[in-house]
Amino acid sequence: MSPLPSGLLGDLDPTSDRAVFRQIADQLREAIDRGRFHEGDKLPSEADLVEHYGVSRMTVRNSFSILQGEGLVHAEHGKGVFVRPRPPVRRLASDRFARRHREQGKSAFIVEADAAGSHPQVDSLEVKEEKASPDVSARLGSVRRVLARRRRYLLDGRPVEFATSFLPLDIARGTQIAEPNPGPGGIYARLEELGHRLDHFEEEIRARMPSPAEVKTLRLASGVPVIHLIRTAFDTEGRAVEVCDTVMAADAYVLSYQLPAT
Amino acid sequence: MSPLPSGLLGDLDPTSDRAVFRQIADQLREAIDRGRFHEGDKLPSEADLVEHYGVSRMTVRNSFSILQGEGLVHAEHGKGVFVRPRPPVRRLASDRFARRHREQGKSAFIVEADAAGSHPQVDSLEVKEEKASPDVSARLGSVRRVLARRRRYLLDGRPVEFATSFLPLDIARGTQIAEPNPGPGGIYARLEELGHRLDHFEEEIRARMPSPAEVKTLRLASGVPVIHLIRTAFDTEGRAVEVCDTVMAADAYVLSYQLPAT
DNA sequence: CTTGCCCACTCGTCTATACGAGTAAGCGTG
DNA sequence: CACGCTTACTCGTATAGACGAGTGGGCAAG
Repeated sequence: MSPLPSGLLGDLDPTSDRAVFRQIADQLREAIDRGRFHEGDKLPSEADLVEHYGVSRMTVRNSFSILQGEGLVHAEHGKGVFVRPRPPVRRLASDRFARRHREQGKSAFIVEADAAGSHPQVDSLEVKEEKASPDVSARLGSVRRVLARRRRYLLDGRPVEFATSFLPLDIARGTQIAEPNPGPGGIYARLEELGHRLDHFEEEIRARMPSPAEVKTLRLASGVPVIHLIRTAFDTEGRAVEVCDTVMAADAYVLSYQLPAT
Repeated sequence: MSPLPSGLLGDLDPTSDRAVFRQIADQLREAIDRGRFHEGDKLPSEADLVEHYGVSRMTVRNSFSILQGEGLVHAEHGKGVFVRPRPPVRRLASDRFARRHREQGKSAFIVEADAAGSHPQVDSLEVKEEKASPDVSARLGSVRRVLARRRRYLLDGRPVEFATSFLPLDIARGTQIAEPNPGPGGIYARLEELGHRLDHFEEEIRARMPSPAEVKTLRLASGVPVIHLIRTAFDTEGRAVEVCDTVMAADAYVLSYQLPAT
């Protein structure tokens, strides 16, 4: 156990009102912000800090748990505590559903990720008919049962997004939309072929901490929120033809929109 | 110390791999989800749970800290641990900058909040010239110095949003935009009067955990992320005339956008 | 009745200790 | 050389105890 390089971290202020574990967290946070530790770097171990500050181990662990809650660091059992690297982000532009992007055979996700040089994957595809939740039913205009298409998206092996599309049965049943592979251009291309010419989309965006199930599905580190996006697609007759419920790892996404000044 | 109503919470499973404090957190979370505790309700005290489960106090506190991290509950010193109430949310529609909303004398925030029956406030207004950050400079097209307008928005006394507008000095200096009160219709109305007819806006949206400074400014409970929105306003000549950097309490907002299907 | 104190209950902070379990490197054996 | 064991270091879980500080109700003194 080598001693900490002096000057890396300061001393405690016993006269301060601020709790000891907060002071330690402050010093570590500042050291990270100042670049004394870089992304992926290992922080001093709990034992190092116990010795450096002369406090008990639980106090040091409390400090780490603050930084974890802020999403700044993450602990790896048996290895240490590390500065959390910022993963590459996926930019979602507001023209991502433009008709011109629907020409190729592959899904938008695959095409875009390939272009960005990452390795895309789609898994846990599930297509089934089910009862519409009250929210989905309200958005689709009081339908009772829907076709649900669930899938998870991964970039370079890391899950980044979990999405479910809901479609009214009278539109989707028996069509290629109800097949695991909806064909070139995805379900939006199929909807248009079925006569539902798309007019516009509505997107609702929230951010919140993930549920335990979402932590598992997206393998989220602690201190990483999710972006919850609910998109409704409307055809030219004003009918809602699809609701897509998407939960994204917030550290992997930047959403981008263009608004007219009207 | 009255005993816990039996049946409210279950027992521990000693054979489970799941850590005891996680099992306790699971049971509390489930009880909340099932509506056994409602928004604002007080959960059993630490002492109650220590007795009920026969574990030490730190174990119970660990359970609470999980739920706090999930934004489900919050602790009040001397009172207890409570189910966190969901505050009313503010909906931001994508037409919120339409010219027709710029007619009245009051700011969009005030008008909208009044209509919703809440009490709006704007404070910590600061207007000053300063050096542009690299990011702002890049967005505004390599300007060195900018006019910065900072303000905080509150609803019914609760801070919900902190925003800073940056404008190139050659546009804003010496105009009413540089005054604390920019006049009816806000700075967008002034920009148009100055000949910068607005064409469109670009918005970038991220979600992340707040910095300690943001926790303080927005009085955020633990387990509440922030939505970070960066908007750039472009005039009809394609010039970026304003960058607005906004940090919102994520539990107080739903963003809503309309996209054309193109 | 009012005021002020005390006390019980609550969460916040901190110490000290113990054992478990994942990781990685070194070392010895086959 | 390859394999498996040991060992040291890491974080994870849990216990038991102590004192501090905010809150609110009850009780006693004025």
